[in-house]
Amino acid sequence: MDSRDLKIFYTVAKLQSFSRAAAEMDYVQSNITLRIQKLEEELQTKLFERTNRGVRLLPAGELLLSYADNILALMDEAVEAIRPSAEVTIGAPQSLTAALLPKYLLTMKQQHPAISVRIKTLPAAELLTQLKQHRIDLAITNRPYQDPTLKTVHQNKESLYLVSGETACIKQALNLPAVVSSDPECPFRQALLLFIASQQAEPADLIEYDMLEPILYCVEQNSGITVLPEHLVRHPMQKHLLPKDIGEIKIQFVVNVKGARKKSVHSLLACIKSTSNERTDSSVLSQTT
DNA sequence: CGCGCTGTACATTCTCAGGA
DNA sequence: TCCTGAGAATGTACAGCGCG
Repeated sequence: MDSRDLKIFYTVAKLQSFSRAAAEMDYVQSNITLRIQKLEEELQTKLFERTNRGVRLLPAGELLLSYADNILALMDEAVEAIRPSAEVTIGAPQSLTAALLPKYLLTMKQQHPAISVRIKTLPAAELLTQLKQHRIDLAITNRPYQDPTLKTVHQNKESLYLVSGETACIKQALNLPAVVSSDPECPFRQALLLFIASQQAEPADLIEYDMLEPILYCVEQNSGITVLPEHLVRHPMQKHLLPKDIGEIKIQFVVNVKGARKKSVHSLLACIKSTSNERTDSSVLSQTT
């Protein structure tokens, strides 16, 4: 059994399919079949039950998976310790990627030039799945989750503001169209729609964009209102306080418990903590140190 | 003799095509 | 969706050769 066999086994076990594992690892499916067969031959036991809808782990497979989890995490740790450069993949929903990540990335690059950071934009649900499968190293999310294999290592409170153009008065601003992300999970969109509903006001219109920049432009041109975190509010925008239950979101930085040993992830987290001007949950942090 | 380059045989790993 | 067989690509080991 070599490390590649173990990776193939691990990927098949996680995705419960030879085909999906092949796609994931850039192999053809028959090669995955062959490698698993060889592994089963070597271990003198079947690891998977083959069905016409994929595969299921057998007890021997479950046992091997627990070892594979530890071995692969250790291998990552070893590579990480020896390589002069490292790569960290951060996953975040589109809205958080656009609105929050840029403020961290510059500091990361300055403080850790040897660490190359990859950003994956993913829907919230997919984010945690990919984190569990070790396809990303760090997830940034505002959604609560319940999964013992994942761990919040840092959290921020981000203050949100209702933002208009030069219109100084909220009442006037509420007559303008709501300009929001087209992503229904976007916390800024949700906050704006909640606020409008709480004011029992009907927005003149709802304008949706896939990207942040057109939203900022619309607001600057006084063609609409939106909700933004404070650091994105720029001249000549006017910011208006929102009620606390709407105007504050909790951003969580989540890692896979098994991947939490990666040194580069810790370096980046330290950098994020130093960049952000937020509260740190020490009880959570103590789990990682 | 030691070293480095080249050619060859064999093993391993992979893809493709077709079938259950 | 998985399995199998054929064949291609790639890697590895080793022998042969020339050179200093």
